[in-house]
Amino acid sequence: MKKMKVRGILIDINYKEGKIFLTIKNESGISTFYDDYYDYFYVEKNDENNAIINKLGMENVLDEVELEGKTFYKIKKVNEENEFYIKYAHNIPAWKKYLIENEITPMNLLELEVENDKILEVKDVGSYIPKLKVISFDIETYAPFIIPRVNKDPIIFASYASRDGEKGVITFKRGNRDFELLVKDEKELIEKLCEKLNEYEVIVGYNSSSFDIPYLMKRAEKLNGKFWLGNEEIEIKKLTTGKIVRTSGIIHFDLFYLIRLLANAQAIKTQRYSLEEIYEEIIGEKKMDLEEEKMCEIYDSDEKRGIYLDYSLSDAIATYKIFEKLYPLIVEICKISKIPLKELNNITSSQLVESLLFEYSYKYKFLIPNRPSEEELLERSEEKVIGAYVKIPEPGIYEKIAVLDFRSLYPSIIVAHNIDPKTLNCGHKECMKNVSPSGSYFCIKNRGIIPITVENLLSLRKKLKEELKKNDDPLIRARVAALKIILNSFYGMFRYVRSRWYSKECAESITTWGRKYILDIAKKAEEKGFKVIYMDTDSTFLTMGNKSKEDVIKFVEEVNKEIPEAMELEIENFYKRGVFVEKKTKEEIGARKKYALIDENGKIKIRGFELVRRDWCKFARDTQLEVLESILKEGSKEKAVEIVRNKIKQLREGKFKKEDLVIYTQLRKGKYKVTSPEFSAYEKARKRGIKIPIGSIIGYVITKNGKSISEKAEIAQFANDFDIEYYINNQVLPAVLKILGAFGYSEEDIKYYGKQTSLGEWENG
DNA sequence: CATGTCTGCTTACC
DNA sequence: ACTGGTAAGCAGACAGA
Repeated sequence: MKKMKVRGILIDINYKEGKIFLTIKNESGISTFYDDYYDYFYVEKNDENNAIINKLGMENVLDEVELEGKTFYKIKKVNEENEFYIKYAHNIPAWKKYLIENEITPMNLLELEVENDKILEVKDVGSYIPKLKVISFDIETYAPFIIPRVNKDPIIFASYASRDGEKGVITFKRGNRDFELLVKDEKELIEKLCEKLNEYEVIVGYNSSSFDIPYLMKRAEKLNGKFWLGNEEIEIKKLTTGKIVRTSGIIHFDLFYLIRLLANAQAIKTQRYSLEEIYEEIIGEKKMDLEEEKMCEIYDSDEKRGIYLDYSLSDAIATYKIFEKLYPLIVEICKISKIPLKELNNITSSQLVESLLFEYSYKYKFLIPNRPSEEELLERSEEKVIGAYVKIPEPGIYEKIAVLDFRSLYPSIIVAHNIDPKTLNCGHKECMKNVSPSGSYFCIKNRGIIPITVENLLSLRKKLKEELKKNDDPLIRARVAALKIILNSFYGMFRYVRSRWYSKECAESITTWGRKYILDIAKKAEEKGFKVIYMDTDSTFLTMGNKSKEDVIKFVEEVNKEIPEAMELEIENFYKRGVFVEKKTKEEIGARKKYALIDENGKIKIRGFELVRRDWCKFARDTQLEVLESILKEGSKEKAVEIVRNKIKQLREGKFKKEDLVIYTQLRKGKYKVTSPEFSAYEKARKRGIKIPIGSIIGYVITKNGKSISEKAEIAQFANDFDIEYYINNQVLPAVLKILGAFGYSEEDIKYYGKQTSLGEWENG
């Protein structure tokens, strides 16, 4: 038995019956060491609990701790059954406690002192970007009905790609590509893929938890073959939002979930989460695409099969490239919130925040509140909190606009006013002046754990942002991005009904203070002679008239002197022109959350318009974009009208691609009170024997077949004709009418245009 | 049986 | 396992005539 030191990156951590397992990676590969560690919970030291402990035996008491002025016993968790009425920290994963108590961080470099496999000492020696052996993979199926049927449609290709240049497509039908790996049949294909994947430390897929891995497993089972990853059974957990695949001995990472988190946090914006769109958004180039309907046909053709192989490989490569680009961000998320890589497979922003608050609570000796009971959940779900202020804009076109923004408004309010369930209405007389417009006041003597945490993160982010100005380092950029995502989720902790830190009063105080601060800006700006045209939550749009940029800068500086230290008003940008439109439903009332701006460099920013929505067809969205661009850039209404005229002509002449007419809508439920086009299209597909999972995004088009729009709706793949009138009157025209209207163009005229068009009269004139 | 209004539903903004 | 409030707007359902 010799003691030795081991250094390596902590890539995984697990707990099982009194033991913690740390998975470490270094030059000699991956190894796992264990530490004796008992999961525990806290109970308050009082007579009732003393009696229970006496019965249980003192050996179950691991420690005594002081938290928030009370004494707690730390009780060894042997099983879930015990008599304690109130327990704390009992449903926090043991591995998380271990990480926090030993001050070690996933993805950091650790120094272990071990004896055999047993850990004697563990030390975190700092930040490190681990280079892991990563391979991406993807499968293709032969699915004549587009949506694969697992008991019928075979897997025809399995592709993979890795950093070391390893790439290939496993197939049992030749495609004459040098990267193809020929096997005998599907069963061998699956096994070959396993061999390949298991050579690596991390396997990355895109939607692989919900599709590729379950499909591979079921096909393997059907063919009496084997699909294996790592060293234990693959565990599939079904959630409402998709499936989670858990492996051990090898890390499976599904990029899809991270993408969803980033999309929720507004870090990426795409219409759909398809690999193609995500690749374009993140990598900035187009990815090879194949028409779904022709895939079987291409596969069946000996000459064309190679193209399908190219496509299959391009999927694996795209997945790999996205992973590599996001890798610094992934690592930072793991580090900041102390979550091992595999846990990101099922992550939400509230979990990131919770994880951070666990750590800070431990550090600052705060008791971690428990999760709510079912009753509390019910009570909480009844409570409503009034949110942010949104100003109704005057429709029209504006010149010289300045947009001001509060930097991290809600987090900075939390810090400025020390908002926390534990500081709420503290009883101190001198704290009563720190009162919110909703009537709650917050302690000014003792800091709450949430303000402490938020303040730390805010100042860290500020520091990193300054560093970033000097040195544009991707790692720092990733940290800034990760911190932004986390900071924006803190406010949600107060009103998320399942939150441990739920507080209606805190949430209410934040939003009422937020409204007060933003309305104060409006008042001050008007006093200074600016005109406030629009506001939403933390942003203010001013028209400058004959005022200069310096005047705006001066105004912002003055404001910043008056508001609390932690808060800051910033200039988001100056715009030379902007468009606000009427609501479609009510004449002359401006629509909120809908605007288009062009800055001094010609860069366009568009929010809320149909063109950013996936439930409008691309044809109408493109038309709207062109119209907005021409108005913002050239200010020419004649040209804008000409664009619409031409687009309608194109529709009539059949000059469009089918995919430009597809409308995407998510089917969120299996049962509806009303028939919608997407549900009707889904039903028709189901009658054809196509299974579309609930939660899918349905792509449908409107055909000539039927009376109502729902009757005419058909899943894109099965549609052969298109109701052009629908696309003119319900898509293209509604998307541009209000914009041209804002430009002073008479709406009747344009509508008349539309009608004339529908009679087919003005192609000639 | 047209017409206006309400309802159910999805998506976007912050 | 889901930050949630503010808002727009479509298509279908319904109502009073």
